[in-house]
Amino acid sequence: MAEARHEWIAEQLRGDILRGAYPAGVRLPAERQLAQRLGANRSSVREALRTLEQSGLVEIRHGGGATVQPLRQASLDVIQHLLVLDGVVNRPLLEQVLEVHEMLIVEAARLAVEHASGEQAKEARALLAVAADPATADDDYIDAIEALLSLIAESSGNLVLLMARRAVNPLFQGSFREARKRFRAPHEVIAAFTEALGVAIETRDADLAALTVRRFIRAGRSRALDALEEITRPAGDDPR
Amino acid sequence: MAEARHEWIAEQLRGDILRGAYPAGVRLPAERQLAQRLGANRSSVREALRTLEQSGLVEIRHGGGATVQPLRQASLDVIQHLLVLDGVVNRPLLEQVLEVHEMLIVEAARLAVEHASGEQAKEARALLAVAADPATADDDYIDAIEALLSLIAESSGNLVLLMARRAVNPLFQGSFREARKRFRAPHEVIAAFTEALGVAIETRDADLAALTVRRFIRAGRSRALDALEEITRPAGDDPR
DNA sequence: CCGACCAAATGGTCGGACCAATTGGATCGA
DNA sequence: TCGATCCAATTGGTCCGACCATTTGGTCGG
Repeated sequence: MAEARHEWIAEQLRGDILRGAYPAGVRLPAERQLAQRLGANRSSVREALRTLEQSGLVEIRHGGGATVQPLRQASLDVIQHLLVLDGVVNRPLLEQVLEVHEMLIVEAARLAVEHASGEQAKEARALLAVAADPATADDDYIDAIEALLSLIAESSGNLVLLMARRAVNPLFQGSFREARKRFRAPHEVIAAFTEALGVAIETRDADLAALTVRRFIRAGRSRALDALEEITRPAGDDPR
Repeated sequence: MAEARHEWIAEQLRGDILRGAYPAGVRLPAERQLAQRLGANRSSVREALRTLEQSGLVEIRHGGGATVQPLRQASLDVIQHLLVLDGVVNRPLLEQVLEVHEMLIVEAARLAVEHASGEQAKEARALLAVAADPATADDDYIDAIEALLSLIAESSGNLVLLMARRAVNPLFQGSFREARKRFRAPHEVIAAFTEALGVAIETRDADLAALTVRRFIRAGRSRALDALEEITRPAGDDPR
């Protein structure tokens, strides 16, 4: 077991909560009881609870217990755990995540073309060139697109937007790497995208940038979702 | 001191980090050392560090120390601490927060008019009526607007959006309540807003809803910022 | 110069003790 | 009967000291 005791405990409890074993409003068992039940020391349990508290899943009151909080007021970082529960992907939730990600990255693009430095514009053009090249390997293509989106968020000059995107972007958080390998759009789509975005950067046309990014992101979404569906199918397809 | 030891410690360390005393990349002092320096037990320090780790401010490695992480990859909940550091409001950051909040609530409005239930539409109309009434007290007006925005986020049917808004909305998190008391827009503006939004809900016109909310939010932003500026002026103005 | 090795530093866990706030039932009075 | 008061059990908060596990950095031998 590479993970620490307190991490494991936090995972167990988080899983129980997200799975519905402890609905919002109920009190978790006492620390001493949890410690005994999980075969760990109370200190470890406490550290785990501190983690859950910080992510907004529970509220701990001195003397009272640890009360499970409604999911809506939890921290965004719990969605990555909620996204893949018991090994199955929560597709509706994933769609919501992608929806939010789209609005953030689209607005980021708008801000980016207005605020981007020459350096950033140059880097963007380089990434666009890589993405547009049909000779680029799939993995490199994905990396280029990902880097481009990160660059856009970065260039927006809005730290909050950057942090929000990070919190909401499931692609960074593993387990979706496989699905992304089938992300690649047809040449025409990519060409149209890179061309238009290049123009938008050149002319600092915020609306064009936003529209272009929105189209591209949206087009890739269904493809990504379908790919994910395929991959997460419970065994049988992939011979290994 | 109403707050627990570990909370106080977390505050101190968080403050030190955000203040730049421990730049990204450097190692925090050892737990034992922090404990001695802060006059606390190591267990309390560890709980505090666990909190900071969960919020992405530090990375803790067994055997290695606790390393400060770059701010960009911290959790969104740190912005509320970054927003008011040493009692002064970070205005550029606040503007970024409001910018992100705007994009979220505007898109939420778009989704809301499409997905809202009859119940939710009815509640929205009731809140609009309260907001539109010139006889409504300032406090009640603010509450109505706030409730309306929450309702919009809720009605979007997107949990991620709801959580993101919560994380990004500084208005919920105290210390801005004062500024909000001077939020109220002129009657004409409010009337135009409530009227248009009512129509948008009635006709389920997503574009109109988005446009209307955007205008209203944006109009209120500068007013709120100015009010905040006044209030946070270091003493002298407000006789008490 | 490089790799193996070792000792110090540092985080992780444990057990137990005691303090502090909350809770819920028992008790008492109106 | 209803309400407030009080008290004991429950439960979280802090502390102490010990030991384990991992990393780090320097030392030694080749």
